[in-house]
Amino acid sequence: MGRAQAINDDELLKQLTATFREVGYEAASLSLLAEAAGLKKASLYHRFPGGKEEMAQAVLRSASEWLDVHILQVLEGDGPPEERVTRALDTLRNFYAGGKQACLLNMLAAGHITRNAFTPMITTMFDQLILGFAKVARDAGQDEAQSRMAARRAVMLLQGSLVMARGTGDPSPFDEALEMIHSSLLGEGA
Amino acid sequence: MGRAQAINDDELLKQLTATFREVGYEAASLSLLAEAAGLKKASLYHRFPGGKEEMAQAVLRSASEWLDVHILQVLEGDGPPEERVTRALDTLRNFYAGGKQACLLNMLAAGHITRNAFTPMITTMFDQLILGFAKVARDAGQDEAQSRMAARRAVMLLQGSLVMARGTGDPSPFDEALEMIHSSLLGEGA
DNA sequence: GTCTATAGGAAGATAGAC
DNA sequence: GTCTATCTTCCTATAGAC
Repeated sequence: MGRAQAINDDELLKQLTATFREVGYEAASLSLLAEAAGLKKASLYHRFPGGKEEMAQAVLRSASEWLDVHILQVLEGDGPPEERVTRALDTLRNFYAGGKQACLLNMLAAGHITRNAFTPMITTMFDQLILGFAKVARDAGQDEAQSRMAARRAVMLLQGSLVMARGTGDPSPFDEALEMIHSSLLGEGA
Repeated sequence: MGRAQAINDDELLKQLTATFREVGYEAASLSLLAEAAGLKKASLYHRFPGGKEEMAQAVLRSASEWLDVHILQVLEGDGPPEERVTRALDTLRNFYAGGKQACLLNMLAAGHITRNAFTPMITTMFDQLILGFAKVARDAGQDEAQSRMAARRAVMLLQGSLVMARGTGDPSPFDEALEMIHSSLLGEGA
């Protein structure tokens, strides 16, 4: 083997993720990505021969794993539903920095390459999150139809509040959304 | 004066808007915009000396006028609240092609130039839409706090459902969102 | 007002030394 | 595995003819 890695895979993915989330797929130039990673462009190509698209795919895959471990397993666990919801939403609040950071799924769904390349994984992640929310809503006593609806509404509120937060520069819609999601999933007045 | 306009201002703005909505600000290259307009790049610069950013600003301004005429004036009109909501949501359904077309505000809020350039107008448009929704919710009998909350939730659902629709390629979340917004604004079970 | 032509630079991507 | 150097393509933007 040659020289040692200047940055390990986990840390590298973390920096690439941050860049994609900040500026979106198109604006994330290789120069920008390389700078974030502390590497030169050619080194990035060594790690990801497929270029930017492969980087985005890897970032998406790691985000999917994060979702599974930190959100889905919590939502579908076996504690009291209220506790599971609270824990998952707290994790999301932290992950999105209280509304100050955008969602990767939205930022990768813009552009021209997108329409075909990222749709399958994005779809899967949305579907899984909906299933997780629906599970905890059912466990909280809501019927099948109500749970399904509350879960889909929760994802809409999450994404919509992040769009508002980013568009206006005011993160407060995100906190409001988390409250609405909490009530909606637990069947309190919605 | 020289040669006649090959495309009038309204039609030109319409085509530029469509391109920005389809691919977002960064991916909307001058070549793509020129092709959509049926003009050469140099001709676009003649109409918009400030280049792409000025085009986006003009597109945003025209969208703001459209919002005022077709949505705000309907929401704040003086017919029965239920009728106003139905009319406004039908117009939105048509405008977003049932969830198949993205929202300009979201597509322009990505990228690197954005953060400073478009935020003021985007913020204004979100605020106005919220005020319009809140007005009709109040007229439907909800109190001030409920109306304000329902209005903000409506915008979140609108944006979030469009993000889901675009990310997954399935427009159905948008129709669900319109139904939720209808109920929420009129104070039916939410 | 639109066009052709082109400048000047940044983009994605590769070759090959170390 | 990382680097410097380079290639090609596409980008934004301008000059100037008609």
